Amino acid sequence: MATAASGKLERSTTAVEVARVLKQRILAGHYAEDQFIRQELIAQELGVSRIPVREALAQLEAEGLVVREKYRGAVVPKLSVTEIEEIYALRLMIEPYLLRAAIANIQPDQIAHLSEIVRRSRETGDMTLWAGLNVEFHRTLYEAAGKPLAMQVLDNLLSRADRYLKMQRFLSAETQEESDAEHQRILDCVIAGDADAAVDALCAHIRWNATDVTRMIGFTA
Amino acid sequence: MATAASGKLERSTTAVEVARVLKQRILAGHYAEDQFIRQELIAQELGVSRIPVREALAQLEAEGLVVREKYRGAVVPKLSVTEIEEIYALRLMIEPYLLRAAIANIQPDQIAHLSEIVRRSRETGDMTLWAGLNVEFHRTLYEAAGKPLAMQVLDNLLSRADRYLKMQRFLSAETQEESDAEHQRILDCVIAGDADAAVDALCAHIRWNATDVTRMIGFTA
DNA sequence: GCGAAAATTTTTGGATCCAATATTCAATAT
DNA sequence: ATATTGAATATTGGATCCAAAAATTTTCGC
Repeated sequence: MATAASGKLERSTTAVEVARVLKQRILAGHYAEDQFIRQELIAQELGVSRIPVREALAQLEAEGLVVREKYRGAVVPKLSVTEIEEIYALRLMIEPYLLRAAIANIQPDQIAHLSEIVRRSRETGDMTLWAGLNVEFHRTLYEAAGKPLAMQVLDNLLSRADRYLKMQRFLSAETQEESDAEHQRILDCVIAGDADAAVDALCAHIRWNATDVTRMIGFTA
Repeated sequence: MATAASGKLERSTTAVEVARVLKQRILAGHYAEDQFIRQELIAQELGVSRIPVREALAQLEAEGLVVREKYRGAVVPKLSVTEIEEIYALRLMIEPYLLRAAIANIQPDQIAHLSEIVRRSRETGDMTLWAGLNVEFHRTLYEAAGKPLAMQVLDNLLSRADRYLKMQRFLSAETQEESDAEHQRILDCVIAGDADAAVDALCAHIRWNATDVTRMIGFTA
């Protein structure tokens, strides 16, 4: 029976919780690139000791979201053009792999779920909500693939990419519409079971995204 | 001036050191799949407190080398056929990417280094030394690519694969010869600057490796 | 004797305390 | 005035101690 509904019963140690919060903050651009993340400060803010904070930072370092130097502290690494190029190059390898596997395995209820996401995505005007639906679309789609390792690798890439995407938030609303349309296109191909066309649409989607971000980087960095 | 020669002066916090040792042990198959890695035991064995051990385990979990359950402990996750399939599928995407970039950037002295590695690899009879030269070959080759992120992702994949490879240690000596020959083939293509041929040779190398391992898994798991 | 409930033991997670190192700031010499 | 050196401060890393939860053993009832 366990905890009522289902899923996983009470997870998360405080260290994991701290890591979650820190990750959110980092991806939201809360910390400047040269700013040290002070353990004591975080500990006080969250009402815990420094131990779980340190463990959280260790995790985040393994994920590449911070860099720690001995006796100096943890900082968010600088954004770099090479990194973003690598992120998108890797996405262009991994996502087609996941998409093909997903198309081979996907179930009707999952397709319905995807349609629902796209519909809501189209309707909403809220940028953060839209962003959430955006990742949910990809996550739902790829989970049908049954490739947990590739999924984990991709998750890490998307986490890193998020730091760059946040700068993109200010971009046009047509960006949003265009993205929704591409999602719809991909979904249509999935429903039709046309893997090649789906991959084409997906890659176009990613590439378009990539040029958008790199253009943005070019302005600032 | 600092510490004599050069490079980085005394790195590594004890937590990192512990992580290194644990990683070695895990990859060497020191811990059974259902066996809990007890913090206190590790701490005593290495003469440190449990704190750095915990931090090390947190890092290793982020790398996917252990799984931790709240208040239960850390275990090495089970080997799975799906994981090994994913690993090799991902390697077949990432390594060609790195190889092409490496060929575009590689310098004469790096090529010389690679030749040296292959030569030594051919000569040695020691299996562990050979394994070391094996990874050094790939590492040296890909470092020329100047793609740190892809390199990091690949490193993680190779770490995971190592757990499967160790079972392969008992395989024939002709495995070793064949592998050396393939390295030589790849190196020849690199020298000739023929990226397509190099990638073909590399993929053949990886695929051959994959079938070898999956065959092995089939026997045991 | 066997099963269930309770107590003991073990082990992890977190907090507090101490040591090691880096940073900052003041004093001093040139 | 400026650079250099040394003391004071701040901050991280590690050790010891305590609490929470799981595993194990013991005890009690039948």
